Amino acid sequence: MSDTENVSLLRLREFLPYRLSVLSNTVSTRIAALYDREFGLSVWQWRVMAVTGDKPGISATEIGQLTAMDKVAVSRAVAAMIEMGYLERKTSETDGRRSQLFLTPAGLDVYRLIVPMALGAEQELVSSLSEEELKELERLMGKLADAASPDRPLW
Amino acid sequence: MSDTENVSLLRLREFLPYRLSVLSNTVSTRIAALYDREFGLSVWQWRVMAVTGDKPGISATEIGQLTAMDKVAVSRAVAAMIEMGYLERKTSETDGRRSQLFLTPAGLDVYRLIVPMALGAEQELVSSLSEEELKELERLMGKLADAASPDRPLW
DNA sequence: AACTATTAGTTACATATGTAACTATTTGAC
DNA sequence: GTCAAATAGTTACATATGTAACTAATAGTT
Repeated sequence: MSDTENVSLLRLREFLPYRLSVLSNTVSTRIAALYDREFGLSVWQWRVMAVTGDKPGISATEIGQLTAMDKVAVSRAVAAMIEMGYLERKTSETDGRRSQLFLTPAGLDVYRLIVPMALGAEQELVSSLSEEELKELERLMGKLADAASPDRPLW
Repeated sequence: MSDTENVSLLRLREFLPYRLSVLSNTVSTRIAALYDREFGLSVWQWRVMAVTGDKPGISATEIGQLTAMDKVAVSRAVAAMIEMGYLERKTSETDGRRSQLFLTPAGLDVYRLIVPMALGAEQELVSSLSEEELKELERLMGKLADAASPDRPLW
């Protein structure tokens, strides 16, 4: 019997939640470094910019739904971006609670630069995969996402 | 021309880094809820337990390498787990800087319960995938991880 | 119209995390 | 052996994040 035997109960590096977490962090960290370096934006701020550029006049609540951010995170990102001069807020005329958010001209400038940069980084990232592999990866991630969905029976 | 047209520059929900992040968070949050509810462990503490159970006498630095945690995070997780009575620290006899970490009997009890629970949760998660799909997912994640590796040419 | 419940968003507080500075020990050059 | 550099780990401080409480406005009920 070897004195170096090692019958692991679980190997962390093969544990899917761990692998997912490390991969996601690696990818996020590298891309976030780009946003931050070029425009001083955090990941949350980038998300807000992405959806506001896509849907001008969107409300904070809607941003939360589209970006998987909670309302406090949205509120903070929006406040910071207004401060930076990238976002403008108007209060809805039909509902005084609701805000309508727009990119300012300066924000639009950043948007038009950051989107190609983000897509380019994504492209670089997936360039190691074939078209079919990418499709398959996305399909499998979708299945996992369904399986992990919070409104499923608990484990 | 439709007034509902929407020619997006980028759809966040189809942006791979975003999808990865959301998926990873969903999975982590659900599994972390189990560790926390049953044993009061955070994700970081669970990682430390997993590798210490696997390699008794491991040092904090080695834990960091095996768990993708930085040394401060390891230090904090270890301190908390000693406090909880799950970990024991001895100073290496050959190197006074190095600590050697071991699960206490109580920690070992938790380890023997938490590992099957973690594997069960993982199993539940991937049960929607076939054997081949899982293998393929892992292979593709590996390729992505290589592509995103920090010691690659910058984008 | 008055009252309650709901919704949108912000603020406050507690906790978590990252970065840098620090202590203790060891290693290597001389 | 002495000293500078490197290494293991901790501590301190600043910032980020999550939860709950809060304010303001609207909607629904009577």
